[in-house]
Amino acid sequence: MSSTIQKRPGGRSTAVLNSIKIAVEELVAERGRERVTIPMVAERAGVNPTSVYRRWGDLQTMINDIATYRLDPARPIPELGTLKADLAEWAREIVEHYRNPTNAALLRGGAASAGVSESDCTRNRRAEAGMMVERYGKSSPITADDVLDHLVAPIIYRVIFLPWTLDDTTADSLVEALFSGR
Amino acid sequence: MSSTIQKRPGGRSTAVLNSIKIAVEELVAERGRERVTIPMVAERAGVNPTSVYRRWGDLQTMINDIATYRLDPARPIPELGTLKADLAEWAREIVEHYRNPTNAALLRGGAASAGVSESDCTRNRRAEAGMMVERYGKSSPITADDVLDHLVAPIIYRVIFLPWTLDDTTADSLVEALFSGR
DNA sequence: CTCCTAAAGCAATAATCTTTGCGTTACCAG
DNA sequence: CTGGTAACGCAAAGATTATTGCTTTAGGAG
Repeated sequence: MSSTIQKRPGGRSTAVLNSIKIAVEELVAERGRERVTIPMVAERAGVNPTSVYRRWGDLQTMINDIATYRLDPARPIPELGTLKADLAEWAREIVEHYRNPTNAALLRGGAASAGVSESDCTRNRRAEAGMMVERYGKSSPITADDVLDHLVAPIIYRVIFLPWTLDDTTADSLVEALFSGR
Repeated sequence: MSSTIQKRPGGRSTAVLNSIKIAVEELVAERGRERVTIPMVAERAGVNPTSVYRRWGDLQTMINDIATYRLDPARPIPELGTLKADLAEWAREIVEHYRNPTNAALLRGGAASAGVSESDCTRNRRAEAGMMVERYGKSSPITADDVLDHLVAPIIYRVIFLPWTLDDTTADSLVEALFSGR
């Protein structure tokens, strides 16, 4: 039930929506989710606060809604011929995505409101992992849960708590560990 | 610079501090950190909001300060004779700690404000992991980083995003995977 | 082009949160 | 026991955020 669905996707509404998105991303990256308010977002977006309140109701809802649209759920899953290559490519994309401070800040914000039910974000990752593992059937002993525990989890843990440890070898060495046994 | 340090640790101040702690923990567990306010905490604690403002200044500071005192940093590290046994025991303690919804909620809240510098919480875990690995020297190929990536990270990832997947086999099977190669 | 109305803006109001000055309580050093 | 003062409570004032009714703008069907 995303409020980004508009009955009039024409010029104005979309322009407003976009400037709000940009404002939220900037502010969350600059100050952290906790220190962002709706009037603040509205001012930076050059929009009336009322528009924000009417569309989303509260900050929580708005940020979650906007954060969802960052990592395109419809992007193509790698298909390079082996599970290892696919996972490596996929992991590199995730790392790249979250090395962007804005995306990392949005993830941290999302963590704060997680835990009640599975978020879109987590569900998508789990689905993608499952898809890749399935594709190569039983030719590998690796399960979707292994991918979550030993590839996704270490990346996300670092994004949230130790973002400066992420570099362009992170994804590869985690995949290496996954396939060679640590 | 924790504001829980008092110049008068006698009856009243401590009583106020304790009732505030309890109120914060309850409210964060009930509603999530985002939906807790200072007047709310003060009311539940039976304390004047002014006392909270004067002591901590803002919600952010207060919650972080209080959350720090939950997982005792001075608790003994397991010492069972083998690295595997020590890690298993240690991991079980962490899982147990975070299966408590209050502790999980505080962790999620902490995630929201993480990422700028290493938090006490993360630093302590890293230090403890290092200590155990060191103890058994080079008799094992496992490093402190391996422990963080493949034991701590999966646990914390689940605590934050998939808390219902935590059970009393989680710690053991992660340790098993760590030692047997996946 | 014209009309209908979704969506934005505006402004006044209400609710909530934060700050501040001042009096009161009660630790604790002497 | 007593005095000094840290820490709390109270209440009023100030600031910020949220709500609501009404007006204006502009997308898009016909």
